[in-house]
Amino acid sequence: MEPTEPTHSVDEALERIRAAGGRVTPTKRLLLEILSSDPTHRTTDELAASVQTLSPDVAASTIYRILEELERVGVVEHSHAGKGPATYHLRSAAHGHLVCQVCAEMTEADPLLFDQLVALARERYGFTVDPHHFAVLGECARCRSVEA
Amino acid sequence: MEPTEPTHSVDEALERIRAAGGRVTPTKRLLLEILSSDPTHRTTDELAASVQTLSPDVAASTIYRILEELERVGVVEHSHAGKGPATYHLRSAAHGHLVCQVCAEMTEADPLLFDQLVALARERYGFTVDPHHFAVLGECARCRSVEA
DNA sequence: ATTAATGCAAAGCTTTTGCATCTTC
DNA sequence: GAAGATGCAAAAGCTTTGCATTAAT
Repeated sequence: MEPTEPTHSVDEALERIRAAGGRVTPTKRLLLEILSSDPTHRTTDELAASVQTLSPDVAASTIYRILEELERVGVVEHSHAGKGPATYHLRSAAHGHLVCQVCAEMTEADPLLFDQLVALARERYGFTVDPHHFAVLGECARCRSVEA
Repeated sequence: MEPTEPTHSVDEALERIRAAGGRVTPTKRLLLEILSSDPTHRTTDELAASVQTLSPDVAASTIYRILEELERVGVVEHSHAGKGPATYHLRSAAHGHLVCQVCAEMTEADPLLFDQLVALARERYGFTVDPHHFAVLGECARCRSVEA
């Protein structure tokens, strides 16, 4: 993962691919459109299914290879939600995940939540928080109300 | 994973196993000793190797099963470091600490750092942060200066 | 005695890789 | 044309599971 700025559009992402010596293909563009259209974290299976809706003969290995490339140039990142396969999503500005320990739902948190933490960690401890590997565990609103 | 207090000793962990209806076995005790002796995140492979040093015929599947049980009763937790296998560690190790991803050093963090995060998570997302389960990953001052 | 725990082996799933072919530049 | 990208299939890696046996309560 590179310390680059977040991506703002499909074309910008494709430009990065070019800049890194990669080539632009229809499948790469399609996958990026899909990723851009929905900020959800999705597994390679789900992404492959979406791509195959429009382009049925795309192989799963191609999805893996493209995602790996996109991660390498800083366009997407992956995380592991508990068990099961990894999930991918576009990189946005520094952010963290709120992960519910009950239902495993993962919510993208507004970077604002972490501002103070990041600032204080640096000031007081000289510690540089990695904003992309940041999971806060707890309980989501839904599970909490069900349980109560 | 349960919203319980962190474990402070092997015996306490074994007590939890009993409380949850599980049985205490030599392998469980051994694995807990190993986990307690070193706060590092370790893969099941590494843990199995350690266990097998003292008890050669323990099966890998047993390690998995014990770790699953320990996670269920709140004694350990796992995380995924990029690619590759999951890593396990005692839950008490992730308790309001700043964890350096380079040297694995852990710094005790002033609870103040988390105040805003906890408050905003609740206000904006209805998300209740588990205060006993908190690890912030990043890079400590020392490693950062070495690298620069 | 009951019932959980274990070892072993096999299965399951996710991800990676080799290679021939096709595409982008 | 050269280098990268893709599809297919096979391999590899991590984790789970079935079942007979052993051990803890």
